[in-house]
Amino acid sequence: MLRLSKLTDYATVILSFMARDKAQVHAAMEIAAVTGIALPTVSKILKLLVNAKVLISTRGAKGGYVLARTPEEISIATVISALEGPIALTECSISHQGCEQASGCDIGGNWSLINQTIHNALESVTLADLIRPAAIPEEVFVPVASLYR
Amino acid sequence: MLRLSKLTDYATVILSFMARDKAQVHAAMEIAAVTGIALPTVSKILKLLVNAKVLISTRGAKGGYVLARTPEEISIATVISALEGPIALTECSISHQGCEQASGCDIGGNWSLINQTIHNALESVTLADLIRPAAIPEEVFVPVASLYR
DNA sequence: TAATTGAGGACTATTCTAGTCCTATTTAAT
DNA sequence: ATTAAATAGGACTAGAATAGTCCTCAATTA
Repeated sequence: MLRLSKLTDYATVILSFMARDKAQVHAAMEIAAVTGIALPTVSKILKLLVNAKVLISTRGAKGGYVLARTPEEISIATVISALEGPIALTECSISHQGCEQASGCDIGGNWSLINQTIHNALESVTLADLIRPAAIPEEVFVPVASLYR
Repeated sequence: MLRLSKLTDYATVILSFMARDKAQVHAAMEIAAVTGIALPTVSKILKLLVNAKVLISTRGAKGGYVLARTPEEISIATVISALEGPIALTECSISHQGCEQASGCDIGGNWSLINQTIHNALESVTLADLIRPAAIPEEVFVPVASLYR
């Protein structure tokens, strides 16, 4: 199903909440209470987002987390790779180590193009887009095939 | 990592092989030998592809599998959903059942747009594209953000 | 009728994910 | 200084999903 992990899903919920109330420091406990996600899980996600420099943390009493950038500057691609590592559909696309398919694996080049296409799609959607009221899906235009001439 | 399952990966290898030699019937055993993938696994994949009407099978001696359509008419999206079910990044995108996130889950609408974008990207790439020599990734153009106005 | 090949489904083992918890570190307030 | 409130980092467990195998039945050809 080409699915995103549950943690990534949670991350978007958390970030959406923070984006609506930016420039304010939120403690993990507060976020857990608001979103309904269990505290340890929230903690784990927040730590990953700090490592990816999506959030900035402050320790100690009155500490907490803030967005490192504006919602417009945080892409969905960034969030996904923070939680799940590099965005790539196949192992091959990351490293060609251990690709033991004797024949048939000349397809690497084109896969990487597909990967890049999807990456670009996710890169072009930001947190700001997510918290906006739902857009009407219309005129979705992705001319990938044309690239192959 | 937004990853595709290994089986899907195998499927593209198998289909690539068959596409290079279309209109010819290939037995599962032959495909296993050529691709280096274990026979039971190959079998499993071929069955799924038949169910999805990507392949046509013939039973009995001299039986085997052929592509149901030309490589140009078989999209990557079709292959992926044959192996992994509907293409969607989040559970929510498929059914809104059991979405228990109290607040913060107004984001459904925009997620579905992202899903559709990715779906379109995968729909526009065909098997024929995959077996072509690698394209130079350049001028990949996916204007998603613009959709949000 | 025998040999070959796919259909269908059950089953197992392994890997991955989700989720929890513990200890150390940092900061603020008293 | 000391205590309380937070995050950092990592280890650990349980459960779910995936990969992979195997067995029996059905169909076709020679």
